[in-house]
Amino acid sequence: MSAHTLTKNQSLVLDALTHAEAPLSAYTILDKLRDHGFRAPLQVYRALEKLQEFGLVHRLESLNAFVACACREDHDHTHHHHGVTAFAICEDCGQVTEFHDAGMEERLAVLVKNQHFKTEKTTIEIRGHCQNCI
Amino acid sequence: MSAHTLTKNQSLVLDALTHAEAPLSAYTILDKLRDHGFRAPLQVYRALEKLQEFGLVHRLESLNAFVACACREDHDHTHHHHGVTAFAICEDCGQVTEFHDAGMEERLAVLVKNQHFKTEKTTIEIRGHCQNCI
DNA sequence: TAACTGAATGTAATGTTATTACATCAATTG
DNA sequence: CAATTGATGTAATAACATTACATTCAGTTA
Repeated sequence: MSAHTLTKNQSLVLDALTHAEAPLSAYTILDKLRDHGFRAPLQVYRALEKLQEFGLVHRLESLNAFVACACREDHDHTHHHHGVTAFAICEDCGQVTEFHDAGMEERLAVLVKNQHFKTEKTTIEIRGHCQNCI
Repeated sequence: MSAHTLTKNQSLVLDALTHAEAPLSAYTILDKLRDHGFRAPLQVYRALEKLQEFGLVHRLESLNAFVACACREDHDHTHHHHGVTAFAICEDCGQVTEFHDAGMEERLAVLVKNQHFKTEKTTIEIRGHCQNCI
């Protein structure tokens, strides 16, 4: 667990995501940050890349969008290395719930081991309707 | 389990995917089918949409690419309604292994139920290295 | 301090993936 | 036949992401 000093651009992007109520696309982030001097997509993508490395941001593959990692109420920029992260994505309100489950993780680990597969990254995304939108 | 009569375009797209060794992007499919009269992306996307409905094709969200469903050695165009499908994707050779596991499925079902979430579609994709490429 | 180094940044151009809009055609059915 | 429905064709555009190259900045070292 090492703390990171974020650059200006990284901080701006992380803030945008942290204050958002739903996942943001890279281009949406870009628009939000134009007033802060952002001009080009690459500024966003570069920041996002680092933030993902640090474990502070997740990419939602099924949405082409990004969210701030949920598990850091402390708001320091600690690099926490959690295992598999799963997401429940509400298709109505856009809300995303992040969750972790050791049992599921273990189950997946066994399955890939049986195939002699070496996991680098696992994506689990559940699309549907959240409690409020049912 | 109802059999589908595929249209010409749907058959062409499915064939392209079935004979491919790795996932294909929509535009790669388009290129492969130009000789068969395909001219525009929409011809591919429309066919893919139907084939996904029929359960004959899967979209890999983390690749923006498509694969033929593995579980139909019979090669009829039967609509099989399986539960959750997971994919192991080799980042070296591109090979994709499709698998199903009731235990994992059950585990996920419990987790979302605890959140009072109603699942529409579940994406599980494991990126890594396959047996041959380790 | 000056020169070097590596990381971060700025900018433009381009590549890749997906959708919208609109016209046409063919089969079915009331 | 008229109306409906589903599939198709085509063009244009939108949305997402990367490459290439020049520049700046902070920290280190000669």
